[in-house]
Amino acid sequence: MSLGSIAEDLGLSKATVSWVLSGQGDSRRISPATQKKVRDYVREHNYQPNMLARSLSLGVTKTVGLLISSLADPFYSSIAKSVVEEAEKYGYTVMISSSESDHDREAALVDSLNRRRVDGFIVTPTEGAAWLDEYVAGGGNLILVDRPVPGSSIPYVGVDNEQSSYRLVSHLIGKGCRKIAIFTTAHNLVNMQARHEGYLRALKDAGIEPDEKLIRNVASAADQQMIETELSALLADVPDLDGIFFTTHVLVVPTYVYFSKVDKMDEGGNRWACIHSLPEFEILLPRMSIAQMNIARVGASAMDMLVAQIEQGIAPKESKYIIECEMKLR
Amino acid sequence: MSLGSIAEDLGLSKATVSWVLSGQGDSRRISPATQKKVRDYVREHNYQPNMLARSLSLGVTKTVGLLISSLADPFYSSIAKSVVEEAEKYGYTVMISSSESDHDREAALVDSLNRRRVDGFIVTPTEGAAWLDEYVAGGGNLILVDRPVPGSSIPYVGVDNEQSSYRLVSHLIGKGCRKIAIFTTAHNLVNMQARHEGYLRALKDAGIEPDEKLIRNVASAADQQMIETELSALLADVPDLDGIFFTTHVLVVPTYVYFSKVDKMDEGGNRWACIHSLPEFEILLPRMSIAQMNIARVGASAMDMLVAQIEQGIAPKESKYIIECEMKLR
DNA sequence: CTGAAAGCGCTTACAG
DNA sequence: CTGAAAGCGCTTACAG
Repeated sequence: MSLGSIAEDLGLSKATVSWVLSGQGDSRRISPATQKKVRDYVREHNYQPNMLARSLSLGVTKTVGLLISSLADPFYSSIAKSVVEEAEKYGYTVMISSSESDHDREAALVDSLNRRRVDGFIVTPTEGAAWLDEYVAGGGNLILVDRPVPGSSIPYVGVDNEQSSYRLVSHLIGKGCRKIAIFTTAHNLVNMQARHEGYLRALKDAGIEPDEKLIRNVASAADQQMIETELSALLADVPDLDGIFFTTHVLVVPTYVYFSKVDKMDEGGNRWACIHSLPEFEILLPRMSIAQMNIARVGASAMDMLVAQIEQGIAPKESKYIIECEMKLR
Repeated sequence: MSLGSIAEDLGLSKATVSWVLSGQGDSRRISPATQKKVRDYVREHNYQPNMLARSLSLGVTKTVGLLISSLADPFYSSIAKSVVEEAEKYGYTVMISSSESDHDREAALVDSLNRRRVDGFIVTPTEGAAWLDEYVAGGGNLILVDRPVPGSSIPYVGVDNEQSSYRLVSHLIGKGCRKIAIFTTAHNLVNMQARHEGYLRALKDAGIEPDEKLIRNVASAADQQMIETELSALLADVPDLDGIFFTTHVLVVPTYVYFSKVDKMDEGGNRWACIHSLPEFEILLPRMSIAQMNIARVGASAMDMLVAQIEQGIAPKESKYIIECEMKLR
């Protein structure tokens, strides 16, 4: 079924049907009777207009591409969820795809989405992807999420990594902790750097000398063996360790398991603090302090900014939009 | 940039350019020189053909809609991941959306995808969604995943729920367990029913009388309080409990926490068995037996079936395609 | 070996 | 109050 066939069945022109359906019936002064006829027909036959034709004609698809690093990772799929929800409010459809941290894949996905003429992109960048600056230079609409691209001025939405870390570590200090380890992974990522800086600033403000022995980095958060080795070295080097700041939630459960094993767990994680969390933490570690990222707001804000850019050509004044973490200090 | 502008720049007709780009240059006997000219131009200018126009003309979008129940749930997003990967092999793009278990939302998403003229759907159905049978009756291409719709003959891909449960429970029995509880949630879902049946069959084959006191169902897997109440009743009613079969991985961590608290944990989950698992189980419960769902194969098979249906009009002979779980009996 | 033309299903300036 | 016509960017039967 098409506009044409409807027009034919109803003895009208395609134009008339189109005006009615696009809500311009009144302003075009089409008779109420005709309008009703069209609307009834459409409802009865459950006509679904062909958006391909519509978009081709309009030059706009009301579609945005979302590129995340990983689909199976709840962190990214939660971002996707919030982006989709916000997009709906504006009548946009989101085409979700994941690069799985593969550059070639990412490039192919971008091309594919461009061929489908998306109106813009939201991207959690895979290291310094080259196409980003090019795309923006070519007039493309693009918002970065989670990670900024250092040195680029592409609009970006993220969380206050440095400040949240500062507050968590300060909170531990307030509890009397003096030998607080920082346990981190992927240490060279820009977000991890910011968290490390927050840790150092909190120590400094409390007049505590940073200690190299308390700084622990593992290459992979998935390698339990490697984590246990690192932790056992930590316990050996710092027998009077009295707190841990985790730069990411993924390191917590492995540490929990090891500390339980060697009988070093404190009461419910009372002297632990962590950026972000998982549902099970409330059960396993009810006393751990947490800076909970507001993923929903991050995604929604990114979408807001993108729509503003697409529809009003507004590049945000501030190219960085930082959303505060929700602090659960306990 | 468009076919037209390329043709103009090159002094050719749109037709010639189109033939070359669609790989029919040789069969149309277009001179190698002309073909090279076109290809060089396209490469140099990074021309991305407008798929909207192409699809409109061809009547086919090479696009499928994926409807999952929840985007933030790793189980469903893993299905999405595998569907996307398989789709790529066929040159299809997947439009992912999630109903968040909301019927109205689902209906709206289906309409939206239909307006974008997807060639077919893969769906993890939200209870008995009414549009499914209608859509198929109207000639639509549709594959169900994870859950069948009882009483319908729509093609479906899932796992061997009954058989896996049977094998897990039999394994516990083989270890000497006689008082094995089944701990379940959403008990009326068709998949949960199948798992319950597997449990009963294993008992029966071993000559063990089923005991109502061992059958435990909670309304919500997210409610720790409710779970602990149920478990404490279980321990009170069956003091000589010697095994647990979990119909789903989501109940395991809450149980772990409670059993640790009341000091009832056995060695690494040696007398526990569970359908599906999470990465942390290898750490928390290294001795628990697991029937691991092969989500990647489920997603890939669904996509295979859908493509066969779209491109060859083949409805699979068997409307149910069951993928075996990988058994980790230990 | 290549091109002119019709068609896919919409939208919208133009005309009456 | 309504319609005829051009255009969006492709594909492909038809023609030469």
